[in-house]
Order: sequence, then C-alpha cells, then structure tokens
Amino acid sequence: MLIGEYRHSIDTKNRVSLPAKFRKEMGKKVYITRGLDNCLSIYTEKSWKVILGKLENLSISKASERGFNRFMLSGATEVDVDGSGRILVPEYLKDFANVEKKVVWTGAGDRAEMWAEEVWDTYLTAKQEDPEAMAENLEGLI
Amino acid sequence: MLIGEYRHSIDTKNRVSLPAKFRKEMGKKVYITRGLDNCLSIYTEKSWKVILGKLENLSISKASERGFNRFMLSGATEVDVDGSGRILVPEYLKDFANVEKKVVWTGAGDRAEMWAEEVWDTYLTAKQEDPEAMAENLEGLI
DNA sequence: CTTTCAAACCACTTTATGCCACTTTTATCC
DNA sequence: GGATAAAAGTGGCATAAAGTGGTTTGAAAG
Repeated sequence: MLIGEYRHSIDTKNRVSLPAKFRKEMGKKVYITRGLDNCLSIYTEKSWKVILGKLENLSISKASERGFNRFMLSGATEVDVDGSGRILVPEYLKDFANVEKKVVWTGAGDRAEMWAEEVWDTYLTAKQEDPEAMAENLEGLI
Repeated sequence: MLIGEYRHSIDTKNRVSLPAKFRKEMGKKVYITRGLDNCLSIYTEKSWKVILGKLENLSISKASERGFNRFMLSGATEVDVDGSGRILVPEYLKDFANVEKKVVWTGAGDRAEMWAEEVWDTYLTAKQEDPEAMAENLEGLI
C-alpha cells in the first residue's frame, strides 16, 4: 500500500528518486503514464496489469472511453529503477505535468502519483479550503 | 479505548512521545493522517484497516471523491514507534496541524488525535463557552 | 566514424534512525 | 508523609541510509 507525501528533485538528466518507502513495493520496474488533474501516475508491474485489464473492457465505439484509453496508453512507458532507486522521466511526461525541478510524490494506494510541487500545493489547498466536501466524505468514514 | 488528554513536546527532529497510556493499545506501528479542524489523527493498525476498507468504495471518476481519497492517502504515513515510545511526525503533517513545539494528545476512542497546543486550547475554549452551538456544528462535521 | 543519449557507477552531502544518558514525574513502600 | 525506586519524557550523539550530483562507459542512431 503506497501512502504518504514526499518531496524530491529532478536532476538535469530527468532522474528522480523514488521515496525510500515506496521502493520495496515498486520493485525494479514501474509504469509511468498521464494521470488525472495534471499529475503523473506510477504503477507497479502488478497494478499496471490490473489497469490494462480494465482498459480492455472499455468500449472502442464510445468516444469518451476511446479517448481515455488513448490518454492512458499513449502516455505510458515502462521504466527501470536504477541502482540508486531513481527513475528516468520522459521529457513529454515532464511537460505534461509541468514539472521543472521540485516534485511531490504521493501515495495513492495501488499506485503513486508525481506532481509538480506548485501544482500539488495548489490542488491540496483547494481541497482543504472546501471543508464541506471533505466533511461529507468523512461522515461515512469516521 | 483511547481516552484522556496529554501534553508533550516535539523535539528538533520531529519526534514526539506517545502518551504512556496509549502505548499498549497502539503497539509498534501506527498510521497518522490529516484530521478535521487541523488536528492529526493517529490510528492503530487495526483501526486503519477499517478506514482503508471504507476508502475503497469511493469512485475514482468523481472529482470530489478522488480528491478525498488523495487527501486521506497522501496525508497518511505508516510510522514505527521507537524504543523510547516515540514517533516521527513528517514535516508536511506538522505544517498541516500548525505544530511548533507543544502538542496535545487526545484520546478519541479507536484513534488518537494530536493538536498544536494553541489550536487545541482555542478549540476547547470555544467549545466550553458555547457547548450547544458547538455540538450542533460538530454533528454536521463528524 | 562520429555524435548523442541513457544506463551504470561512483562520490559527496544531507537526513533519518537507533541508541544512550540525563531529568522529571509518578508510583511504592516503609 | 517522606524516602526510594521505577517509569516516562526529552535531548544529544553516532551510525546508517537516503538523496543528489557528476563522470564514465556502452549502445544506438545518424
């Protein structure tokens, strides 16, 4: 289970460290693709297979589902984790997520997400400033 | 059952002691996440699993539920209790709860809460001065 | 044959973690 | 009630691990 928030830097060669707490679960090979809300989604090999299975069930005749399928698959890359626990982020995904230097890793259960720092801070602030919506969800929870 | 109020300090390395009376129930591994009203919620391994089960029912396609899922999972951290009965509070959770030096632990049944001292005192004072309204408001929140 | 890019390797800096020691509080026993 | 012992709380240090930058090597493309 991937949880937590970790702040890292991307170096000049587009390498970024996986949070140490993610390494064991992520193994030596991960799949990175476009995520919702301008983040990048990073899947473990196992959870990637699950996603692929779900995508196969989407209808090719429905424009929206076809689009989502393309969104996920066209952006996806298999990347290896290097000896220092880093991955290489393709340029086009960096651009997609507006990543410059500082990134935020967030655990999202079966996958991790990677955000440009400013994008994440903005997103989170917006969520926190809408306590009603938060509370609605919490109601069933606690 | 976690009950009571205890005041502790966070040291320069973001470590804080669990109240001695909480230790037995909390074991050696706990989960911290963002709570309501700017406190932090600390779950035992057992009660955390209950929370996870409820989160699984949220839909990923709805923006508000997706956001809530992120809020909970990204905010959560698994932390080990050290040999002196302390846990390490991640910087971002310290920031979230406005914790500086003094914190207040409160028992809340299946979970504990941790507050910045000033936040707790303010909250408690308000509650004592207007218990009726507070109760009404809380009803909608929790 | 040259150039480019990525992967592996290496080295340095910073941060986290475990351990120990001191102080304060709480409990116990006479 | 006071003395003593035990536990809790806190701080500091030493070691290990994580994070990051650079250099070299190797492979692929032009």
